[in-house]
Amino acid sequence: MVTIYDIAKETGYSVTTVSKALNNYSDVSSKTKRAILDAVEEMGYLPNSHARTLTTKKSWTIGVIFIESLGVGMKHPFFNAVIESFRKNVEVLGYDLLFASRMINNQQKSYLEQFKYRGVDGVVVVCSLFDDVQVKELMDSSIPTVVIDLHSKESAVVNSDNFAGSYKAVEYLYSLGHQSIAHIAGHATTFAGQERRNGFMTSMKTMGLDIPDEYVVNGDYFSREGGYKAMKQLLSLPNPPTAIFTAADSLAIGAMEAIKDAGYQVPDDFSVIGFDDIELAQFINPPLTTVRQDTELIGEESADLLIKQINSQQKIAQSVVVPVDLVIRDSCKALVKEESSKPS
Amino acid sequence: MVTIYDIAKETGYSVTTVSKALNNYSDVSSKTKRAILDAVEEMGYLPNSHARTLTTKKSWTIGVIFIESLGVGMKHPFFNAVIESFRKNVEVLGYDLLFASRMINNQQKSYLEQFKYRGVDGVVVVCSLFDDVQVKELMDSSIPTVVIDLHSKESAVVNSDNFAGSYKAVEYLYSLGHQSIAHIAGHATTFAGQERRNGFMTSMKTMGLDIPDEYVVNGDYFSREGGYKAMKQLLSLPNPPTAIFTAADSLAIGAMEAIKDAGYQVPDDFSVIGFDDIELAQFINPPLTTVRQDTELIGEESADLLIKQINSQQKIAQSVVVPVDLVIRDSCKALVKEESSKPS
DNA sequence: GATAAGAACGAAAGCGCTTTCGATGCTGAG
DNA sequence: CTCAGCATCGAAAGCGCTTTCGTTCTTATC
Repeated sequence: MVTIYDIAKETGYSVTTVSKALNNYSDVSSKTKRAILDAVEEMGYLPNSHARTLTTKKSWTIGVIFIESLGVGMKHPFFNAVIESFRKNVEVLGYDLLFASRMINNQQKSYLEQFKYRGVDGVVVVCSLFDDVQVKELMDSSIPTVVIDLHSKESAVVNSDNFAGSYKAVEYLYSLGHQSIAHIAGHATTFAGQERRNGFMTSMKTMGLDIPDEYVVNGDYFSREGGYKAMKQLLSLPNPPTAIFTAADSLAIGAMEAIKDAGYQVPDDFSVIGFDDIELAQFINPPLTTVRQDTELIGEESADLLIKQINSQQKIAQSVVVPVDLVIRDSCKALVKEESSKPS
Repeated sequence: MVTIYDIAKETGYSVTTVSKALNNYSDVSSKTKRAILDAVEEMGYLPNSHARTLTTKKSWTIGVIFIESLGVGMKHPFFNAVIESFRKNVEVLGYDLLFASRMINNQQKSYLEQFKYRGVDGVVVVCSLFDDVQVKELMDSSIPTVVIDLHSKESAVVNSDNFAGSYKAVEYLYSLGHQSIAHIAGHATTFAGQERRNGFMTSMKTMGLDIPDEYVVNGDYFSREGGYKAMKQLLSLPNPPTAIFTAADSLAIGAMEAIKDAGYQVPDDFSVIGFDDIELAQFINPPLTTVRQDTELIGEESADLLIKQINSQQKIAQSVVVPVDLVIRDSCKALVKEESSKPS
C-alpha cells in the first residue's frame, strides 16, 4: 500500500505538505502541488479512509436499517424503493451506505452501539413499528437520525400523508356510489397502519357513512395472508360491504384472492383499493386501484433532512409528510343502485 | 467518547492489558479481566472500528455493487433477493455491507479505488454484463471478489444453471406438443442472456425442432418494453410460433401484454414461459410458468465463496452453478393438434 | 538455596492521516 | 539597509487501537 509517506519521499516534500496538497490547502504553491499530484497519479496512491476518519471524525458513511415485520429485508418493495432513492441522493455527496450487522467482536450489540462503533455520520431507518426500543434509542442518541414511515414530534421523520391517502380512497369509493365500505387495517403497532385506519374512520364520518364494528378488521402485519383471512371474515358477514379499502397493496392482493376463492369477482362484486402502489399492483388481475406513495420523494426528503443534521451538527426535530396520489386502475367499479332491482 | 485509555486509567492497568483483556489474550489474569470488563460495562466503552482497522487491516466490511442495465438498483427483484440472502449469511460472522458511491474527496473514482480506499475485506458484485471494465478490474485485483450472474474461469463466480433452465423450459413446451417455439432473448452482452439463448438453441436441436431465424428475437435489456416489442415482432410473422420461451419474467410479462393487446389469449393462443420467478410471476394473469432461480442458495453460495477467500487470503477461481427449477403455473397449455382441423 | 520455567503485565512503536503552530525565505515599503 | 508582511513549508502531536518484546514476580524443581 502506498501511503502519504511514500509520496513524500518520492517528491522530497514533507508529509504535511503532501497532505495539504491533497486537501487543497492554500499554503502550498501550485508548482509543488502539481509535482505532488503527479506523483500521486504515478504511484497510484489512494488515501486510507480509516486513517482519515480516525483523525477527522468524519466517516462519510451513513448507516441504514430496516425494521419490518415481514422479515423480507431488502426485498421489501416499499423499503428498497425508498432506500434506493435515498442512496442516489446522498451518493453524489460522497456518502456510502452501511448495512449493519450488530455483531462486534462476536458479540450481539444494539444498532446504536454498532453505529457508534462504526462511526457513521448519520443513520436512516425505515421503520413502521411504533415502539421499537432500538429505534427509540437511536432517535434519542446524539447521532443524526432520520426515520422513515414513523411519526414523532421529537425527531426527524418523513412519511407519506397516510391520513389524506385514506381520505382520497374513501372519497373515491363514495363517489362511485359505495356506502358499505370496509377497511382491512394494517397492524396497530404500526404508525402507517394506525394513521390509515384513522383516516378511514374520519373520512367515513365526514361522508356521513356508517362504520359497523365488523367492517374494520385487522389484516395483521401487512401480509397477503392477513388480507386473505380478513377478507374471508368480511365475506362471512350477514351484510358484507360492497367495497374494501385496505391499508396496503399486499393486503389488497390477499383480499382479492379470498374474493376469487369465494367465487366472486373484482370489481363486479366487490371494489377493492390498496395502498402503496408497489410494482405488482399494476400487473395483478384486475390492476389494482391504489394510493401511491412517492418513494422517490420520500427518499429525497429523508436524505435532505439527514444531511442537514449532519452538516449542522445538531438534531432537527422536523416531520415532513409527503403527499400521496390515488391511482385509478380497474379494481373499483361504480355501484349499480340495488334499489331498482331489489325494491325494498 | 470513552477510549481504551479511559478505562486503563480507571482500572489502573495499562492500555496494553486493557486491549488484551478485550481481545481475549491468554496472558491476563481472570481477576484483572473481570475488573476491566466491569469498567468497560460501566463506562459504556465501545471500540473504534476505524482505529482497529487501521492497525489490523481488517475492516469487517464487504463492499457490494450492482451492475445492471435497468438502472433500478436495489429495486431489482432478483438482485435484492440475492443480496438479502448474502447479507444474512455474512452478518452472523460480523460483516457489514457497504454500498459504495465512488466519490472520494469529491472526485469520481472507480469501484476498485473506492473499495481500496474503504479497505473492505471483500466485495460481492451482482453483474450480468459481460464486459464491464470496472468489474473486470475488480476481479483482477488482489481484493477477494465474488461475482454473481457472470461466468469466468479465472474468478469466483456463482450463477444459476441457465443452460439447464432453458432446457427444462423447452422440454416442457415440447411435452405439451409445441413444435413452433420462439425465444425472446436477453441482451447478448449479458452472460445470463447468452447462456439462456444457447440453452434454447441446443435443446431445440436436441428435440429435433426447427429454429427459424425469425424465431429468436432480441428482447433488449430484460425490460418489459423489450418483451413487448419482441412479441409484436413475433406476432407479425407469417407463421407465428405457438409458444414463447423468454429469457426473463419481465420479458414474459411484456410479451403477454403484447399478446393481449393483439387480441389473443395466454395460454389459449400462445403459451409463454419466463425465467427468474420474481414475485410478480405468480400474480399476473395468468400466473406465469417460469424457471425459478434459487436466490437463497445463490446468496449462500456466494457468501461461502467470498468468506473462504477472505479467510484464506487468496483468490479462488471457482465457478459454482446452482440448479434451477421449472415452476409450472398457468401460462402454458397443451397444443391441440392443428392437423385435425386444418388438413394440409 | 539456586535456578529454571511460567504467569502477568507494560513500554513503545506503529497503523496512515490531519492540523496546529512555528520557521524560513522573500518581497516591497520606508 | 531594515523590517513588516506574506507565501511556503515542516516538526510534531495526536486520533484509538494492536502487538512485539521485555520485565518482574511467583512457583516448582533439584
